[in-house]
Amino acid sequence: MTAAQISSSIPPQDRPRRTKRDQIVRAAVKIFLENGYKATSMNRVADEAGVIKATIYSHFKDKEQLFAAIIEELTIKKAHVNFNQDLTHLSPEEFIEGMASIFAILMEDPEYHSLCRVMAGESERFPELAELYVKTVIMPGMDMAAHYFSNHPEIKAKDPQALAHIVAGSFVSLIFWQNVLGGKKLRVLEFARVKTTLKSLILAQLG
Amino acid sequence: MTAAQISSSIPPQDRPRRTKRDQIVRAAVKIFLENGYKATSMNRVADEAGVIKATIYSHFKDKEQLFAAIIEELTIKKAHVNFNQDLTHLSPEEFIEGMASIFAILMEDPEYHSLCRVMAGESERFPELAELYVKTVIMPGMDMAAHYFSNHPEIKAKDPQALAHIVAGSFVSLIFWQNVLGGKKLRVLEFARVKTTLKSLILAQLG
DNA sequence: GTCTATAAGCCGATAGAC
DNA sequence: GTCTATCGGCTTATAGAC
Repeated sequence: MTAAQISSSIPPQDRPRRTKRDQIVRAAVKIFLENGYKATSMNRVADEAGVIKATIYSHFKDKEQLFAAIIEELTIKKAHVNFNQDLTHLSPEEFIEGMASIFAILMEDPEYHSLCRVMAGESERFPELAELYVKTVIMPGMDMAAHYFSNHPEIKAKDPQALAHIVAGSFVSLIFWQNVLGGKKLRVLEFARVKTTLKSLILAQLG
Repeated sequence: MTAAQISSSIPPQDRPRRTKRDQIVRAAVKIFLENGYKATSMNRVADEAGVIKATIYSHFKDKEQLFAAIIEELTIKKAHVNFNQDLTHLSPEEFIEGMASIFAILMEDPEYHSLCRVMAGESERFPELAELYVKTVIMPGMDMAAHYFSNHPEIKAKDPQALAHIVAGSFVSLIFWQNVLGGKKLRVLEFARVKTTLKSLILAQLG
């Protein structure tokens, strides 16, 4: 039965909008992000996707390859959030605001929080995925910020890379303990307070 | 066969030094930290501990309880690293050095890196363990630093909590992307560079 | 407490029909 | 590509002997 036939035989609101491969990918994203690698079963993915298990194996060699495909896709998607902004022409204050706005999006993105959990949890079993994350998300982000600090001598940054890490790391670690570990249930530390404090530290360096 | 009998029947260098319960705990720490919750099998723990599986179930109700016991023990152990130091009487520069020396230990502690991986990876399945970590490691550390900044008005910290987060978060996020995710294979960012840059940011606030 | 043996079920993956 | 049916292996957990 073709996709077109399926589409015409079921109610429109439940009609799959894409190919079976996409149904599998969407389901796998959901289940792997919720449960991690080992606790995800191919049966569960198949159920969620509305296909039979053998169909998954006709599109993906094995469970590892499916997992890698999912995580790679998500990593690259999250990297694009960072790169759709060019901040080099901004004033120091605007630059910190721009950096903050990127991380503010991630702070409110449960999919990103799940990705962090899985990325950390599986970084020994799948070191090549952790490397991809470092290469496509962390390093370009840090390079962008370090480049900004290098080209703005009024911020007397002796070590632009280290300063870039401190700015990004302050935001990332906030997301981590507040949202990834769920610490905001115990104590809230508002994003804006970190941003404001960071801004005053950096702007105090100005000539 | 009693523990004493075992001790006298095997070579001294391989002689178990503690009770079977301790053998199980030691083995479980190793295997759970290496593989996470779901990928750890009770058979594997039993083999590593040198006991039979039923022995584990005579000491621990089930796999979840064993895992929780292991992670709780490790969390409390890591918290003690932080609390064996009192930094309140130090100068601002000495204080940053003191904070840095705590995180420098964790930066070189593979067991801590594994705990981070498991803690993040299992924080949805075992939210109570993540809460324990936040409560016993993160919050006391932040409170200690915030208390210092509050009591040292020469550091013009309008928001001591946020500043405490930035200092600790800069170190933690460094450990995370360099050692937990393995990013140092791709690019090294030395601990000392972050410490020095952080110090210059904070000390610039003085007087 | 510790052992042998095994229950009962789910796992990833595939063979073969269509 | 998609389905039915199933294989062999590994899982957590326990019953019963000692």
